[in-house]
Amino acid sequence: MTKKSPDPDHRLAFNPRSLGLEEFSRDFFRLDTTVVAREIIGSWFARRHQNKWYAARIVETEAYLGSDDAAAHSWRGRRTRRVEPMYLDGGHLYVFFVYGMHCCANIVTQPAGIAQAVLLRAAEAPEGSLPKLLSGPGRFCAALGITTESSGTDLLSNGDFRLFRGKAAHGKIGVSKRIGVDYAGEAADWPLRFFETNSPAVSGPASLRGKST
DNA sequence: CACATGATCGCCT
DNA sequence: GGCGATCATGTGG
Repeated sequence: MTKKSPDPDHRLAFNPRSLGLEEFSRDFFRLDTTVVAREIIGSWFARRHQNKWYAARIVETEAYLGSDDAAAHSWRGRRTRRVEPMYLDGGHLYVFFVYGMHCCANIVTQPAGIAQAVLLRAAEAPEGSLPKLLSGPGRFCAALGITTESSGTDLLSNGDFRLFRGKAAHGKIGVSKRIGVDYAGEAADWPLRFFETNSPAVSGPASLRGKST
């Protein structure tokens, strides 16, 4: 049994389709994982629940590079029931449960069979000014009511989860090592975390907000 | 900011 | 049995 599905926070009620935003193509999610991680900064992650839409604007992501990445669940080709959705085609959802109380959501990248993904770490509410609501992967899932029962869902089959391209300019994008993977040897220092430098919703210590490109 | 701790449980060895 | 892609809270610098 997985966790029961809570309602999304009502303050996230929003339908990106009303803005005429476009969805990403399947091929986009098959691109290099670091490219996808960077490109989806500023995009809208949307979810339908009980016939209402909720959405948040992504401002922080991390790339997980599969079998060669000691920080990835699919390191060394590990293939268990939990990780299995990582092996799906790009554009699927991979959600896992950690620390006995939190869920983390990823978007799978690369063609089927290559288990890489982008962790969604932080986002902003449609109306803004709710800095902590979506700051951190656990809170992101909690606010949107995302649980492991949605792991394996396809974002590109007109379902309840979708990703829309952002319209406005993203601003500067910062880069740093990933958070919470210090056990991963040299992979722990790889610069695979991307974030919108001027967003108040970005998680993690200020010490990781220095560099930008 | 850095560091420490507790909560809480599915997953893997 | 141990630990984690976390968070909230508390301490100290």
